[in-house]
Amino acid sequence: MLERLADKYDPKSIEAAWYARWESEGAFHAVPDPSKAPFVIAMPPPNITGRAHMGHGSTYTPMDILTRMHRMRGENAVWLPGQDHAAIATQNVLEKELAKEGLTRYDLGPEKFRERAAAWREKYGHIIYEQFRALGFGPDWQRDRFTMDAGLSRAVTKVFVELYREGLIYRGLRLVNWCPHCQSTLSDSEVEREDTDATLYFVRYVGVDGGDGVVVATTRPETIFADVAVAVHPEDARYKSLVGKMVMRPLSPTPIPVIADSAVEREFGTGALKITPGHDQADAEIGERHGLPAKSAIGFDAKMTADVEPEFVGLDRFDARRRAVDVLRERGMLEREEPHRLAQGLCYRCDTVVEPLLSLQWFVKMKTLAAPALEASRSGRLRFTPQRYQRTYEDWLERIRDWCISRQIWLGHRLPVWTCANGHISVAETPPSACATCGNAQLEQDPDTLDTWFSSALWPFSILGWPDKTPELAAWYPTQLMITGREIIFLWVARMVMMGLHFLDKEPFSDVLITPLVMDEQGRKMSKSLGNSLDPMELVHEYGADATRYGVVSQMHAGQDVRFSVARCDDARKFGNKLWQAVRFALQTFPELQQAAAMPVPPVERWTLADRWIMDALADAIERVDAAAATYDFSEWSHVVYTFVWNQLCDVYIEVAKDKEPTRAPILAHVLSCSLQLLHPIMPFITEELWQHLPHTADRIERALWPTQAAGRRDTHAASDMARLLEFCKTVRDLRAIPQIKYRDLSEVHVVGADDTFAALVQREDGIVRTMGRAAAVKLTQPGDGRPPHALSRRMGSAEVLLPVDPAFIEKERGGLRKEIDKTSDEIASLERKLAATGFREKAPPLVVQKEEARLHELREHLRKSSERLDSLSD
RNA sequence: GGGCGAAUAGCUCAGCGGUAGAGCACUCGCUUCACACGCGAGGGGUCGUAGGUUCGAACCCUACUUCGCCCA
Repeated sequence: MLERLADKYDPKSIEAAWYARWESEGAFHAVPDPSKAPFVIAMPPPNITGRAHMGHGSTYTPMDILTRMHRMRGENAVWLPGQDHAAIATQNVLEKELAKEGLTRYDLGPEKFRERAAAWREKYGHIIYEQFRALGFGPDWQRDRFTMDAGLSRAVTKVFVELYREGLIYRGLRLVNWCPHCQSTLSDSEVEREDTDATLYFVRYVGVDGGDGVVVATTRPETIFADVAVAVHPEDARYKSLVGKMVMRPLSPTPIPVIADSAVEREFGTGALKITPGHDQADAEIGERHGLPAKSAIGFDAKMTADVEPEFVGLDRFDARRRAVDVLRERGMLEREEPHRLAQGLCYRCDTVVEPLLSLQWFVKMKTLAAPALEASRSGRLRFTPQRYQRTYEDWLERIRDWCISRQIWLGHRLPVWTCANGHISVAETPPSACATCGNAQLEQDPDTLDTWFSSALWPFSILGWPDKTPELAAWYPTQLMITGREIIFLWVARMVMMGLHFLDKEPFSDVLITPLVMDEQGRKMSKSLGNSLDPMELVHEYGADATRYGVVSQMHAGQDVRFSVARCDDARKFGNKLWQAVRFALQTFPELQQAAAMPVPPVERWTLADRWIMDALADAIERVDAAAATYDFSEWSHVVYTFVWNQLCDVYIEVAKDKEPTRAPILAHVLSCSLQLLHPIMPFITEELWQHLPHTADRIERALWPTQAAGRRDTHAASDMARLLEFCKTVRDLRAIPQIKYRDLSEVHVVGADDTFAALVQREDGIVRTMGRAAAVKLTQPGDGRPPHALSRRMGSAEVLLPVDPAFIEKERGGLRKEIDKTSDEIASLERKLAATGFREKAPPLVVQKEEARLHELREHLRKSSERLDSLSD
């Protein structure tokens, strides 16, 4: 037996209990079932170091909502969870911990460090999962995966080896993005750009022939040591005569050539560019075209190498910059300096300024893999919502560059690469016993690890057991939907598509939903440095998980970024209470509902107008929720349920149901139950709790089938009759507000000139008129009949509604009428202008002309009657 | 520098060719037996600016301004 429903809605008292029950019942667990349509979402694996933030709110809540809804539709719905080892992030966290003990990772060595990482994960790795539970997220926890698991690691190794054998993975000496803090390479996608204030230095490179030479603008004078040329645009008249000549490098003075290359921007600086292929990507490309060598002046420790002037050796790169400026100035080579905005490259994990460095690394050849991924979206097999992100995705794939995948991080998947004593390389899925080239048995595994995103790229199939042919892989690959943020379209989405197509011949999902960015209320991105981040756990604590979810989702308008307003969560909690009170009303007013057995809806013939109306409104709400869900319009979904429950069910039907007609109890229970179902995916806890208190057959709300439109009933007749009746009641309430008549007092109301159907409606539905309009004894009269001596009036279509009042209020009536007359006159004038405008009658659709004319007629009539009435009051 | 998006009531946003809407905030009134986390009534907008298309523009087109995001 259930306890009596509490007086007020209190999220804390229900949420944790329901979550525990669902999880222990296996409510989120699914097994492959060929008899049902699959609905599968692979969860973007949060980092083990991660904590829930608003991004999870906006991205994971929709996943949970859609999974729950598809399960309610009877599909084999499953949300597959897992975590990412997030090598760089985890390493940074651990290093910070070590620093507190006065240690570095080098004090431990790779083995001990990895042990420590495993222990750390054991202790803290699942905090984010607990946060997900608090938010009500229901993935299939029994299928939790971790990127470093044996199975997933096997997939990683297999993919590496196969791509290597196909020639799609290679090792090469190339300029890479180096993070001196992480002591590792980064892929292009892992470098973040940030506009920074910098200085542009104008430095003279004098001619070897004793001429003036050329002035070069640079932000990085410390790299002059590694300059190999000066480049100008081939059509730049200023420098034509210099091309082919030699100029003197102003630091470590050496003659270097002036070359011509069309990649040089003539407008930038002086139009002459120093070429440093060892420390700049664009320079590296120019250098390659001209067969120039690449020199390094900065090492992996971000300090100057031995290859510079003696006083610079070993200096930090930023100290070296300051010193270089001084030295150039002393030598008279610094012409001037200018402030300059620079898009500086920063490590996306630690914000250190990235140093482009020459290094021997492993790369994936991307062009071959990108082509099918591009075709997938061009052919429409892969769809983006909002659609505009399709172009973002395609543009990137078109301009794609090779992917540097080797990292010098200690955590992560080791490269399946072994080097023998003779320097030969062997690549194999299992550790080889001898070198593949020379048979040498002294093999050492490459110390490098793989980019975390390499394993993430395999996620949609590695979590299903690939390369084994598991039932899960057969049933659940491809998945249906990927939901993620736009910042990882390149880092992740595109790479999953490439890998999925290459290894399984199918896109890993057909739909990609890009969720909005959640900003603060002033429209600023939430960031640690601004301190404007919101903690979803605090929202859960304050408003409950249901209200937090509703608050987030109700602000997610299609394709629009969100300025998150915490007040929406409070609104959502109030909405929860409203729903709670509605159910409480039903149970109190109709004790027969307190039995748990289902209660059938009575046959249509017995329905009253209000019954027919609410069932029509329900059918409409169901249709609109379905449409919203199909287009991922979560704000619309939440809004539809809100207005239906509040404005139709509570404001009207419940008021009417106070008459306790025999159809009320079963219909109220039915409509409430359907409302709970429509809301369940968004607010799972409160809806489950209330469901239990109402008559029900399914033991859990999620096991009752999702309401189809047949759960309501279309009835346009009832809808329009009810609309007219409610308008009448509203008119009466307006009038009653003027003399501030007490709610409990019923009013006598006159209706002058009502047409027959309206008159019949008002008489037949006197119960609704009484509850909604607080009117009794409605007197229907014709224009010729006598009027009450003192009355307030309102027009309602062709009829006039009169409320007899104390003469003291007649002055208010006069004022009201004058205002009304002014307003109507203005409207008439503008309508007349419209109808008289050239071409309107000829070119506008006849229906529109007709409508406007009818309206004009009605307005004139309205004006005439109002004026008459004012006259009659004026004596 | 290139691309994308936004600008509508005090705030957050719907509306996207035919009489400007919601929630919150604000004003007035209300213990009305589900709910004061509430009920009833109200005030408030030349729909960023300037042009254009159209019988008709918040809505379509062009330019501009401001803000945001992504890429280089």
